[in-house]
Amino acid sequence: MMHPPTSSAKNSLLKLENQLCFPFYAVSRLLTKAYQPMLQALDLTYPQYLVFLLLWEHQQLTVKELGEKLLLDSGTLTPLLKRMEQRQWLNRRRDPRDERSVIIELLPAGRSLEAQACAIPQHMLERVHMSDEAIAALRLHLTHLLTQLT
Amino acid sequence: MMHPPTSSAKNSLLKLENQLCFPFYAVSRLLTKAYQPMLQALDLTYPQYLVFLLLWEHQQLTVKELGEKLLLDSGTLTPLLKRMEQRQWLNRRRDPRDERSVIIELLPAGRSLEAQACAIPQHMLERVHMSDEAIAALRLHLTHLLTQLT
DNA sequence: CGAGAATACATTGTACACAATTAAACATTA
DNA sequence: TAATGTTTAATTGTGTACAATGTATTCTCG
Repeated sequence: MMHPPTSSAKNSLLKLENQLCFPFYAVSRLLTKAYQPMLQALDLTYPQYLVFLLLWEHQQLTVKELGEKLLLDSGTLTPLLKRMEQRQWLNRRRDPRDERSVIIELLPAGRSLEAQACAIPQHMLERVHMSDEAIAALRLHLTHLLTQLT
Repeated sequence: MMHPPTSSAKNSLLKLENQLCFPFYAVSRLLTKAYQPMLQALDLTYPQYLVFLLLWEHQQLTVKELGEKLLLDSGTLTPLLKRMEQRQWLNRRRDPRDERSVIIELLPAGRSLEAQACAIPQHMLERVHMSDEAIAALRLHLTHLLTQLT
């Protein structure tokens, strides 16, 4: 007859090393730090880089669309986008067809960063020393978790 | 003859969906959010919960040791620990044998949270709907990445 | 021993994250 | 169409993260 783990310090489930969440938390921050030298050369933060990835591909998106893709809300995005607007990287304006929406449009200064950023993903892939198969497997796990958690 | 990817928008490596980093960033934040309801019942933030995991196991640690285990520096830990001290969850004092170090000691109010927290890991494991094998495989990948990135 | 290096923590300033609230525009439906 | 509800951003307040700097303590080695 099995018993549920006790609440004592012997409960190994309560040890940091046995948490599933902590490695994600740690790896996520370490990955961001690994980007740092490359992003600093462009004077970019990591979340700003993510916004650029979307704008380089789509040129124009609403705050809502950015939020859906990045899983961020306006509380995070509004000030972040304002800072990027100050740098002339993008443009913020209300959608005339629906004044509730704000359209974010890539400006030439933002577009010009793309050429300098295009080497970053390759650098990062080399940095982690993983086979294509391992990366593919990892991607599957992550996608599964994303769907489970959203 | 292969060419390196161009810097144009067609460079699929520059798309958000093909980044390895973004899923970690997203999963990490989603996991934290999944903890939220349970941690809120204890009036805890996620990093504070991580500190507790270590203190429940070790009772007493220096700021340096906490930082090494959580990969956080004093810039993050000092204010976080001060907030936890205000709640009487722990105690901060200089080590008499080395006045540079600060010893963090779990107090009874902090210890008493352990019993309420012990169900959290199990809840989270059920939440992600993954087999033990999948979790073990994922853990391996994460551990590999952690060592690569530290 | 004593000067300089190294260590451990605190502080400062910037930038996320995110819950909660507000406000304006739009949609719905009775 | 007018009241009600929904959607979209902005705002407010709190709490991390982290680079850069400051400061007191300890170590090291000539």
